[in-house]
Amino acid sequence: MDGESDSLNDRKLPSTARSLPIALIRAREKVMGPIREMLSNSGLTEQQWRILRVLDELGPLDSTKLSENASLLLPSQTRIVQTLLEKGLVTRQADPSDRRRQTVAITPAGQQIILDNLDEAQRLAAHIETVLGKETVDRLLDILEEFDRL
Amino acid sequence: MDGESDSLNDRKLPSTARSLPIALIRAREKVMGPIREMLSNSGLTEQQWRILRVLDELGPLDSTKLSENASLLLPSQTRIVQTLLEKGLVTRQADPSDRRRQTVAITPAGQQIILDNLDEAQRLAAHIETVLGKETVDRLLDILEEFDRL
DNA sequence: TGTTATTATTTAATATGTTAAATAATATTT
DNA sequence: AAATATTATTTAACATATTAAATAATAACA
Repeated sequence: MDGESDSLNDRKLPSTARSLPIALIRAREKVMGPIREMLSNSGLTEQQWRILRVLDELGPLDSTKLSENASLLLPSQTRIVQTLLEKGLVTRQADPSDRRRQTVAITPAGQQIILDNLDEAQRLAAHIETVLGKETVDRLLDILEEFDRL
Repeated sequence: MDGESDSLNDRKLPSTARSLPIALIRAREKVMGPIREMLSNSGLTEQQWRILRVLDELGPLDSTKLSENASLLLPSQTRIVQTLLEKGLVTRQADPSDRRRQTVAITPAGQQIILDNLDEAQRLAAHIETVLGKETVDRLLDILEEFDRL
């Protein structure tokens, strides 16, 4: 009857199909699916893999810098590092000059796991560039970097 | 001595700084931070908000379609819908024509919460477009949609 | 130097993510 | 129609995410 019957919907948010948070999550799922499958063969989770990769690339790091580079929150990282310690893939020791700091390093066994998955990981990255095009992927990474300005 | 001393690193993956999964996670964090802050005032998590938004936009849905649109896995969604039920923000009932299916719908109280956060959510979305530029955000959403082809 | 403030990390509590197994209803097959 | 297979959802178990509080070491300061 009156024009107010669905007034709750008059002012709308962007449709969920064009929602940035949801779109980012969906894309991430698409990328992670095959990576998780690969890692399950090594008994690793995605986050464990991320920690190993960062330590292999940057060398030993204290917990804070590790968490920044692996995009993990410290409470999560604490547990994940603990399981990596039990698996013998990383070491952890207090920094002698500031014993609050914990220095985490990858072990040779950890490096070996990276080696074991290197080919497949490269293949997966290449597949994405094949389907989407290298320019598109580069442009995407450039745009995502700009989010630091928010 | 020999050229093989660091041969473990000869074949490299893309640097973690240009890693698609990590870049997607970081961008998502940047977007979600202020949204989480907004939602905490309503006592909602990001996922609860997503379910309410999808139901408000698309109307009552069975669990599978809801999970597709909210990008949630069914086991997570089951729990989240349960808490939304307890809060009185959604209803759930078996589909009469196929009692395996559960139809979930938003309640007026749920719609009210969307209304309560509408202005702020729009403001946050606008802020992102101001900083990054509307064209950039649109291009990003276009690229992210292409991940469905993977 | 003893007290207080700050910093780095961990612990705790609750919510969600992920995979596999269980459940329950419908569809298929013989 | 009874047995079997398939489908939709939930339950279970473990891992991670998030926020707040606790811990422990260092820094700052009266």
